[in-house]
Amino acid sequence: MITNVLFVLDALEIAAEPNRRRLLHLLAGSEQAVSDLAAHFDVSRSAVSQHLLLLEKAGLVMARKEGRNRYYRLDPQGMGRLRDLVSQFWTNELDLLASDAAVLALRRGNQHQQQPDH
Amino acid sequence: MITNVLFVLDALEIAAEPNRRRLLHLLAGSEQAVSDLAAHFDVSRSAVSQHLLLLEKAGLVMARKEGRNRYYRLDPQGMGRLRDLVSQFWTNELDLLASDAAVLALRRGNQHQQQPDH
DNA sequence: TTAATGCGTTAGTGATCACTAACGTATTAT
DNA sequence: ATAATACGTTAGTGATCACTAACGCATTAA
Repeated sequence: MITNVLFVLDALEIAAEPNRRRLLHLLAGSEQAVSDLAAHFDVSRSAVSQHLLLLEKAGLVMARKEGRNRYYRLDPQGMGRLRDLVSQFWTNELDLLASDAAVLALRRGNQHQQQPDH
Repeated sequence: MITNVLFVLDALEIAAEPNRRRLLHLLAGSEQAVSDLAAHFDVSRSAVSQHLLLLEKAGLVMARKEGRNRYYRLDPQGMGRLRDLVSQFWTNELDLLASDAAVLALRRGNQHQQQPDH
């Protein structure tokens, strides 16, 4: 029997969408039903539900059914994988380069190659 | 005169796509032309070019033209903004939850509510 | 100069996205 | 019981994505 998951989704790519980032944060506090979550957004309940379904497919959240509600919560396993992806991505190398932004903000002279202060 | 950028793209969302993550890493080392970069990928030069154009639109990379080459490099300013987005996203709260994955991996008994060890 | 080659971008595509509208189902009220 | 309400999902959409094929323009070779 073949399940629904054909290709494993990239957790970081899925999590990066702004609304879904916000959903993950909201769920970090406690499990919540779709409507509860939707109350924090401008978009419809339906849109939120679909974002949650995507997050579930990516293994980042799980759901528990109770009455007519579906309570979503974070999946620690998936969040662990996500953390690994994030830390693989944001290396020291990139961090160094990003720090240059502050430097550039100070000395407003621009358009010159990176030039080590000998 | 209206420029090309109508809506500011979300840098994190744009950066999260796997091929583009890889491009940013490759560019962390040194500036490189499109063809140089494309050599590291299975997809075509064209595909890589378009990823770069998107990254440029998101303010994460810049280009310098020389001869018939276009040398891309990271934009420190944009990378700084990206770093802020990443650190805003990956809060301690999420990190704690992700750490539970390790715990769950140890004690293999599953499917029980989070239950504080009294 | 003209032809050939190499570079990056645009044209064109099928697939997927993010969303609202419509729906099915479960609960509550009458 | 039946009607009304509340919840979440599926149907249907325009827009965007990721990609290959075709192209335009430099540069190099003849």
